[in-house]
Amino acid sequence: MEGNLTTFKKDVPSDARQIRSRKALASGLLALLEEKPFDQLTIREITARGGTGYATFFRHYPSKEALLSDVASEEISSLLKMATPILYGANSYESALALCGYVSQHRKLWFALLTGGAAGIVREEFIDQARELARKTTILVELLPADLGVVHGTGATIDILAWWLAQKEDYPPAKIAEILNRLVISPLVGQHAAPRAEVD
Amino acid sequence: MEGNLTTFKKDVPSDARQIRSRKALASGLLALLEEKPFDQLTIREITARGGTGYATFFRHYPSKEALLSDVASEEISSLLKMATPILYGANSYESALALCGYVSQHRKLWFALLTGGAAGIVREEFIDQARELARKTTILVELLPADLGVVHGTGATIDILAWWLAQKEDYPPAKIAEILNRLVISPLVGQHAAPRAEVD
Amino acid sequence: MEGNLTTFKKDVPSDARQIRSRKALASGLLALLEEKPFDQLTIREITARGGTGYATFFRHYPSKEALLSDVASEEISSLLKMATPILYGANSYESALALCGYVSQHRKLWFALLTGGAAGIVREEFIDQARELARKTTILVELLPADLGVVHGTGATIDILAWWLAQKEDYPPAKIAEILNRLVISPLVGQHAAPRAEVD
Amino acid sequence: MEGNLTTFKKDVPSDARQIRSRKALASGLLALLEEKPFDQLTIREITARGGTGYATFFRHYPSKEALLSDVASEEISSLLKMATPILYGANSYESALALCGYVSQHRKLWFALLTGGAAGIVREEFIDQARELARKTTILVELLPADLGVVHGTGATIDILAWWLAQKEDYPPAKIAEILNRLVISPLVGQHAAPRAEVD
DNA sequence: CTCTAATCGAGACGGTACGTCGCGTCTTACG
DNA sequence: CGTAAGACGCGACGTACCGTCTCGATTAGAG
Repeated sequence: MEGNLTTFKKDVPSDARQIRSRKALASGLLALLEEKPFDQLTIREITARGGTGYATFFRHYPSKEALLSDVASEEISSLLKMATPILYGANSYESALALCGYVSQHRKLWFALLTGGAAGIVREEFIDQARELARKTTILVELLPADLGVVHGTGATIDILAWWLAQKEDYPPAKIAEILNRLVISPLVGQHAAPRAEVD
Repeated sequence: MEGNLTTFKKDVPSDARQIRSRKALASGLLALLEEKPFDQLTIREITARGGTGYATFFRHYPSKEALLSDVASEEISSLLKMATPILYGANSYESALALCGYVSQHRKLWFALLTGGAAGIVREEFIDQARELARKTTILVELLPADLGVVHGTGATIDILAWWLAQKEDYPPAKIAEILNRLVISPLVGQHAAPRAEVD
Repeated sequence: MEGNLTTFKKDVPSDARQIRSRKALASGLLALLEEKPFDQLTIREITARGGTGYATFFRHYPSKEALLSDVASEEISSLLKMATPILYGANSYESALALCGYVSQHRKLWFALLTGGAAGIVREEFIDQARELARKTTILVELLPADLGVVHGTGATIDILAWWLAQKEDYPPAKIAEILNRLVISPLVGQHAAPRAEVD
Repeated sequence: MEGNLTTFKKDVPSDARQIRSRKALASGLLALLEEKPFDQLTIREITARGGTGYATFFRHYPSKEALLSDVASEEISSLLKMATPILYGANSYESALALCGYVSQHRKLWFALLTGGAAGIVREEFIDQARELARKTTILVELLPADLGVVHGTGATIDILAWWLAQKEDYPPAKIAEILNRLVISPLVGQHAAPRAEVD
C-alpha cells in the first residue's frame, strides 16, 4: 500500500515464471469477465481460473483493480492512439471510423471492459492516459478548460461506445462514428459542419 | 437486484417511526458522504451516525445503494425538471444556466453525489429518470437513436457538472452553462449556433 | 431463573381475555412440540400458532421456558401424585404400573415433554416438585442422602420413561413398570425382592 | 458443512497451525466453563478467550456443541474405560471406586461438564460412547432391553456424579461408589447383595 | 347498559449473535 | 530451499430473534 500502484504495471518482469503467472491471471480475469461483471469477481476466482495459487496474485498486483488496469492498459493505449489524430486533422470522421472499427473487432473484450462493474476503473484509466497524451499535444481551445475537454471528450466517447456495445440491435461502426463525430468531436474542435456518413 | 429498487422509494410509510428512521438514515448517509466516498461507507457507520439500530437499516432498504437511490432520487428529479425545457424552447442556455445555478447552490450535496463512489449509482438513477421523462416527451431527432440521446445527454451533463464541482478554481455557473450548451445541448438539438455567454 | 417462575403459574387470572390468551399460547406450544423440539421453537412461532399477538406472550410469561413450565406443571403434578405412594406401601409395583399406564394414555404429550429440547426443563420441574413432596413426607433411609434419593429416583424414572416413549417397538406398560420397579424403586426402598410381572 | 460432524473430531489435523487453533479453542472453552454455564457462552467469547479469530472457529467446528463434544470426548472415553469392567467381574465396587476417584481428581473439569448447560450434550456423548462399547461386549441380561440397560446405567451414573459434584458437603468417593453400586450397578447385573463400604 | 380501563393485535425498534464471505498476511509442508 | 497451498485475523455482511415500546381497536366487567 505504499502508493506503488504504478510500479506494478510498469515493470514487465524478466523471470519466465512471473510472466507466465501474469498471463495466467490476465487470462483468468478475461475469461471471467465474459461471465459476470467485474465487481462480482473475487480474487480467488481469478486465480482459480488462471490456474495459479491464491497468494501468487498479491505477488504481482495489489488488488483486482490493478490487474484490470494492467490488462486494460494496453488496449486503451491502442485505442487512444487511433483517437488522437481526430483532434488534429480535418479527417476527424475517418479517425472516428477507424476507432469504431477497432472496437467492433474486439467487441467481446470491450464489452467486458466498458459495461459491467469494470467500467469505472476503465474509464479512469482511459481519462488518465488521455490526460497524459493531452499534456504533450496541447493545442486546445481557449473556450473551455483543457482538462474539461479531455474529460468530456473521453468520457462521452466511452459512454457512446458502451451504449453501442450494449445494444441488441447491431449498429454499424460507420453510424456510430458519425454520431461520435457529431455529438462529441465537432463540438470540441469547434467546427460546426459535421460530415454526413454515407451509410444506410 | 430484482428491479424493486423503486418499490422502496415509492411507498412512503405512514408509521411515524418509520418516517423517523428513514430520515435518520438519510441524514446519516449525507453526513458521512461529506467525509468519505460512498463505497467506503459501511452500513454500520450509516446507522451509527443516523442514531438508528443496525438491523433497522434492512427494514427499510435492502442495500446501501437503495438508500442512496432514495436520497438522491428527489434531488435528481428536481434537477431534471430544470433540465427538461432545455430541449424544447430556444432558450436552452437559460435552462442550462438555471440548472447550473441550482447545482451551485447545493454544491456540497451534489459534490457528494457526483464525485466519489456514489457517482455510478447516481448516474444510473439519473439516466433512468431521464429515460422515463423522455418516454413521455419524445420529440427526438431521427439522426440518432432516442435512447442514445438520453444516455449521452444525461451522462455528459453529469460528467461536466462533476468535473466542475471537483475543481479548485471556482468557475461561475454561467461559464459552465455556456460550455454545457456548446458541448452537449446544441449538438443534440441540432442547432449549431450557440449563444455566447456574456461572462468573462 | 430467580424463582419467580412460580409467580406466573400460580395466579390464574380472572379476566376472560387473559385466560383465553394463555390457553391459546399453551395450545400453540403443544401443537408445535409435536413438530419439532422445544429449543427450536421461537416465541414468534408459538404466538402465531396460538393465534395471539407477539407481545401478548410477554404479558403472560417471561420466557419460553416459563410457558413450558406452566404447561407441564399440571401434568407433572398428576404424575407425581401417582408415583408417590410407591415409596410407602408394599405395593410399589402397582403404583409403577398405574404411572406407566397414565403415561401411556398421554403418550403424545409425554413424548413431547420428555424427548426433544424440552427434556431439560421438564426434568428440572419434575425434580423440583419431587423435592417439594419429599420435604413433607421424608421417611428416607439413612443409607443415602435424602436429596440424592429424590434426584436419582426421579431422574432415572424419567429417563426410563423417555426411553420407552422413544422406542418404535411398543413395550406394554406392565413391562416398563416391572423394569422401573427392579431398576429404580427396589434399590431405593431397600427391598431386594422385586415382584415379577406376569407379562411376557 | 454436509453434516459431517464426526469428520471434525476424528481427523486430527497435521498442520501445526490447526493444532494450535484447536487447542486455543478448547482452552478458551474450558476456561469459560468455569465461569458460566455452557449455554450462556457465545462463540465470540470462546474465540476471544482462546485468542483466535472468530471465523477460525468455524474452520474447525460447525457449532459450539461440536467443540464441546471434541473436548469432552477424550475425557468421557477415559471414564468409560474405567467403568466398563464394572459389569463383568465380581469387583464392581472396586471399579466404581476407581471411577469415583478419577472423577474426584478431575473435579473441576467434570463439574463443568456435568452441571450447567453442557450436561445435555455431554450426556448424549456419554451414552453414544457407552452404546458403542456395549455393542461389542454385549453380555446383557434377558430381563431388560439391552439399549435400556445402557441408557439407564449411563444416565443414572452421570446423574449421581453430577449431584455429587454439585454438593457443598464433600462426600468421599468411597461413599458415592457404594451408592452407585447399590442404586445402579447391582440392580443392573442382578446381584442383590451389595458389598457394604467400610467408610463412615 | 353504559363507560372506562385493561387487554389485545400488530409490528417497528435497538440490540446481539449468528454463520458466511472475501480480503490481504503469513506460515507450512511439499516437491 | 523456494513456492503453492491454504490457515489465519479481521471485519462487514445480511438474517433471525430477542424483549421493549408505542399505537389504535376491542372488550370486559364495574357502576
